[in-house]
Amino acid sequence: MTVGIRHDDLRRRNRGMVIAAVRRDGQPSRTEIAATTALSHSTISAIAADLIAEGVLAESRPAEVAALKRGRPQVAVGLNPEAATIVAAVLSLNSLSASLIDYSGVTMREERRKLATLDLSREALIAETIAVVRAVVAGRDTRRQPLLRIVLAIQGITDFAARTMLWSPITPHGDIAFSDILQAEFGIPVTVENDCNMIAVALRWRNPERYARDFIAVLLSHGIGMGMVLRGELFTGTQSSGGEFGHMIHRPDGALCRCGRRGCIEAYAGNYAIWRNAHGIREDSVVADDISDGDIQALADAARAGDVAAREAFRIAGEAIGFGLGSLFALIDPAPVAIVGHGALAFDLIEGPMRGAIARTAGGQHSGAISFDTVPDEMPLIREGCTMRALTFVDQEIFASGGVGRAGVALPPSLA
Amino acid sequence: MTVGIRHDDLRRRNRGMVIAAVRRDGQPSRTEIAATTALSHSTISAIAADLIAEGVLAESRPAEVAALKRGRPQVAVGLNPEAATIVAAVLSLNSLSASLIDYSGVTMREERRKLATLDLSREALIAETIAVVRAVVAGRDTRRQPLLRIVLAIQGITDFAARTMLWSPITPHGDIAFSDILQAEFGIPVTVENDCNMIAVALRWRNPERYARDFIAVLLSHGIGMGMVLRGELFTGTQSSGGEFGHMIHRPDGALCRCGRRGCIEAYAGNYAIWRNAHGIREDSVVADDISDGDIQALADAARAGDVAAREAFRIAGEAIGFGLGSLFALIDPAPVAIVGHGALAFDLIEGPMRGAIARTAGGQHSGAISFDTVPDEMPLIREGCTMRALTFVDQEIFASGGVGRAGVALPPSLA
DNA sequence: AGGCTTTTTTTCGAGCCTCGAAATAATTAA
DNA sequence: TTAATTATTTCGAGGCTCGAAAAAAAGCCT
Repeated sequence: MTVGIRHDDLRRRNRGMVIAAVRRDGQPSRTEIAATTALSHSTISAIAADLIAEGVLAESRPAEVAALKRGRPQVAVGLNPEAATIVAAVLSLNSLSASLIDYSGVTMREERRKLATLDLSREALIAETIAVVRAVVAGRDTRRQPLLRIVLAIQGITDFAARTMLWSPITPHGDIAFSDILQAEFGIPVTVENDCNMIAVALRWRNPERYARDFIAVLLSHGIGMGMVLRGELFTGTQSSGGEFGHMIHRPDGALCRCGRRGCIEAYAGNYAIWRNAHGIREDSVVADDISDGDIQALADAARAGDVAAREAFRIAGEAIGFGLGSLFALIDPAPVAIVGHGALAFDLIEGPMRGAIARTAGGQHSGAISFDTVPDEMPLIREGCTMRALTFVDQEIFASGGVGRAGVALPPSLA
Repeated sequence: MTVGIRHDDLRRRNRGMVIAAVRRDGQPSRTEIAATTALSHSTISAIAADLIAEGVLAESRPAEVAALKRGRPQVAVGLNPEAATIVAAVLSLNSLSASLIDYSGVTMREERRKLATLDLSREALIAETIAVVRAVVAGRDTRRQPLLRIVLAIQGITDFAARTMLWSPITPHGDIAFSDILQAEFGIPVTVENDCNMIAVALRWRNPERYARDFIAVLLSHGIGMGMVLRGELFTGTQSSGGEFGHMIHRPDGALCRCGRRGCIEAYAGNYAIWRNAHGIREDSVVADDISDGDIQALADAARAGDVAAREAFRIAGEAIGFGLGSLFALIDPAPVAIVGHGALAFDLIEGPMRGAIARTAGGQHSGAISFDTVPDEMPLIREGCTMRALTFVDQEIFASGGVGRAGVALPPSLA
């Protein structure tokens, strides 16, 4: 069943730990790495020497602000930007973008395109995706900075192996094996990730203090998404990307949801639901798919100006989210929550009813203590999450194994 | 942050792996252990020799049915029953029991007591618990079979460290630090675990095929409990024993729950709720705490005989559980479910409405494929779960480290 | 300026651990 | 009785981490 630890695993893991420490801390000295990993100085010295010889890390003696301390100054090691490149691509409603990122995490080039995703054929959507990646990787020096990984974030559901987009609201076509398609095209490993999961990943890199072992990111947009980190690990479903918070049931057999079922949280708190309620449209009618962020912004302004119907629509949305979080908290205990996406701009209208609902649930015993953070613009987070996802893959799955490559030469992707 | 792997960890982990393989497989040969752990024969040989010398394992050459194969016969190794003992104790409504178990998992002695837990003072409850453990460990040969671990299962909520019973329906007293109390009394490590979590642990040992990486155990009794295994690990809350499925919200601001809040699943599917609905009592009235399993049995019989109100009460219960599972499945994807406890005897009345509700949720896309199992008597499961919890602790936290003890002498508990 | 102190990093030998190959052990088949 | 077969142990090689000592690279002090 569970597999024993072999002798060579040990080195691999400790190399991975060193790389992770450098990526986290930026420019740590060997001594600092030894402290954070609890490995001995000798071991760190040996591993660091190997990694530098392989071109993964590089010494950077920028003297810094120059520590005015007594003894031999620490010499900082950092990630060698030229060790690799990765592509972080994001496919969302009517928009497709890709970024080429170097190994240290710096964006080298970026491509963004508007396209009518809902109207595109399956083939056209795939072709556009390939094209935008091709555009961003074109013309770089393939010898010195090999492309080692592509991560594509999508709105919607992926399979557990992160290889196939099972379903997405941005296109009528499902079961698109982006992973295999891009892999065939570019010859390197590719994963397809849920956008909310990438948001969670990014939040942790941005603010590891607040978003540490357990937290939740809720994306309020046309639909409702969620990314969760529990026990320090991204929590996904057992067979899919999971975390379909928006489709937990708020009111059994209640309002009609975009997914065709009834009573989902999204059917009360998604943009279209808020619009439907604010305009007094029946709960069981289908609403056009093109309620824009601007429409919601206008509704929020109306609500703030005293429009009763609009105010009530946001109240209903807040309550739905609150009861949903309360049910979730009953299972996993309360955790910090980030409200991400355009909906965060109406958080002032939502927060009260939401906290009120949470307080009426089992998870709400300390509802006053649950802290919410808002990040209105989700796209940078999604890009960052993809970037870190791809880079840590390279760190752990390629460079941690190391060994085979000559000095300065990255491993062929086939080893990944 | 994350800590590097040292050289000695390696041995400890591989020893743990060998012990685990023996506990799982019963009487494997060294060759079989090598196969399941993917370690080399030499390594297994060395580790097995150590463990046998330490008295943890023992060769058992019972010839068995004697394999009629050609070469040298395999020699089976098994757990040495005399390596240790543990106590598995269960505190539930009006009942307290403790079992003394040897290292191979065989029950040596058992004590069961009836007591009116709701009426006992905090001190009396603690005293009774200590007494029942003392009774069961009394008079054994402490030299040869050291007592290394006590696990106490309770109905209710514990803290994350499994040291304190935070709240329980069986007593008005909360925040009882059973762990510290028993530890002070018996001088060995003690944990306090939620009963439903122990049920989940036990199910996995009983049927590892069906209850493998991901599954759910729902306890239907006076209240509604849940134990969940995700990714092969018991899933608990981040700060408590978690999994308070019964207090997810079924209908916002709905029926009055025993917890004082409104609309919890339990307020529709707990014994008291079924009784309340069957008797046409208002949803917001408090029901006596002493609805017995017999009362529910009688209601179930009435429902089967055509009593409309009773039938409707079970329908409501099934629907509440179904929507709850559906919401849960939206987050984690469907998984096998075991319905445990007396309520399983009315599963025929519950199943239809429950499946109907699940089918109307996002998790229900394949609701027909979700399989349910029923186990009416939960007590044996809880005992088994505690037992395995305690034994695997001894396996991994005490014997896997090994080393210090002389041959045949178990380690002192202080090392735990 | 030159020696001294302090701190960081590298070097070196010791001690474990796992592995593969070879040796040994315990049976059955012929 | 011998050969064949399978299981287990033994043995030497190769890796890895560790602690201690050495080397390196400063600042401090007279």
